[in-house]
Amino acid sequence: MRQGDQVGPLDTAVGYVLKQAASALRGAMDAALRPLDLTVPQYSCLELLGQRPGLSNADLARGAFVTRQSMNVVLQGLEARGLVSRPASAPHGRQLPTELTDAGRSQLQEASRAVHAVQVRMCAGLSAEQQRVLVATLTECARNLTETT
Amino acid sequence: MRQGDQVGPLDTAVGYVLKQAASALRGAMDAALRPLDLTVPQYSCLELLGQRPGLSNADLARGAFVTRQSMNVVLQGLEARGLVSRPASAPHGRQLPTELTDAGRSQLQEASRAVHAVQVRMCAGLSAEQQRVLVATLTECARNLTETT
DNA sequence: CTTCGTATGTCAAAGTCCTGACATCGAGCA
DNA sequence: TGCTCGATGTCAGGACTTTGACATACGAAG
Repeated sequence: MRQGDQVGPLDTAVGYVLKQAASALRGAMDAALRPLDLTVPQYSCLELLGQRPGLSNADLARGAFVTRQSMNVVLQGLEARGLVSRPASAPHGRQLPTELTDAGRSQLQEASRAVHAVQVRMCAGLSAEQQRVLVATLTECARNLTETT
Repeated sequence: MRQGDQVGPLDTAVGYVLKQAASALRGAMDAALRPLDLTVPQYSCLELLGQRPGLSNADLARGAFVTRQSMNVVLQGLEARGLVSRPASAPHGRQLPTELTDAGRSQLQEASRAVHAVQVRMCAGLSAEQQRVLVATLTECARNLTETT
C-alpha cells in the first residue's frame, strides 16, 4: 500500500477535525436553542429569513443544507406557531415567498443572541485575523467540493 | 438591539461556513463511498478500527460522533457482512473489543483511498501550512465547545 | 465486605431526515 | 403557437438517528 493513498492519523486529518468541530457546534447550538423550543434547522430558517426576506422553500433548503422536503415540514411548524407567514397562492411560478411575522422577529432576536454566544465561546482565543482566515479557508474547501467541473 | 448580539451576515459567520463545509464534505464522502456500499458512519467505524484495533462500541461511538445505539447497529451490519468481528463474551467488564477481519482491512483500504481523494480535492489550492493552521484552529474551536468548565 | 457511582451494551419507541415520485409552472426555442 | 426542459411544492415510503430506559460490571469510598 502506497503511503499517499491513506487518510493518516485522525488528529491531523482535515476531514476528521472538521466533522469534530461541526458536531461540537451542532450540539452546543442545540443546547442553546432548546430553552426557546427551537431546533437548529428551525433557527437556520428564521435567521435566513431575517437576513433575506421573501425566500422560497427551495432557497431556504439550500441555505440551511437540507432537502426541500425537510425544510417544508420546518416551515409548516413555524407557520403553525405563527413565526412565519406564506401567501396562499404563488405570485410568480410556484415559489411561495416566506416572511417573518412580528413574533418571528422577536423569537429570532432571542435565538440569534443565544447562537451568537455559542459562536463567541467557540472562537475564544482566536484573533479577528485568525477568524477571517478560518472563514476564508473553509469557504474555499466548500467551493472545491461543490464545484461540478 | 445592540449590534454585538447578532450573528451577522452569513458569509462571514464562522458557524455558517463551518456547517457549509461539513455538509459539502459529507455529501462528497457519501458519493465516494456509495460504490463500495458503505455509509459515512460505517467508513468512520472501519477507519477507527484500522488505526486503533480493539476499540469498544462506546469508544467507536465517541470517535464517530454518534450515539452508542447508532454505532451498535452499524457494528451489527458490518459484522453481518464479515468486515469486523467481536468476541462473544467480554474479556473485561462489558466492553466488547472489536477487530477488523481480513475482508474488513481490504474494504477499508479501498474506502480510505476514496476518502483520501475527496480530502485532496477539498484541500486543493491549500498549502501544507494552511492545512496545518486549519486543523489547529478547528481543534481549538471544538475544544472550546466541549470543555465542561 | 458492602455500597455507591460510573460506564457499558442492549432493547424499544419516537422523531428526524432523505430517496423516489408526481403534478404544476415559467422560460427558451423551433 | 406548441414543445421541451428545468425548477418548484408536495405526497408517501423507508432508512437512519436519537431519546429514554434497563440490567450488568468494574472501581473507589465507607
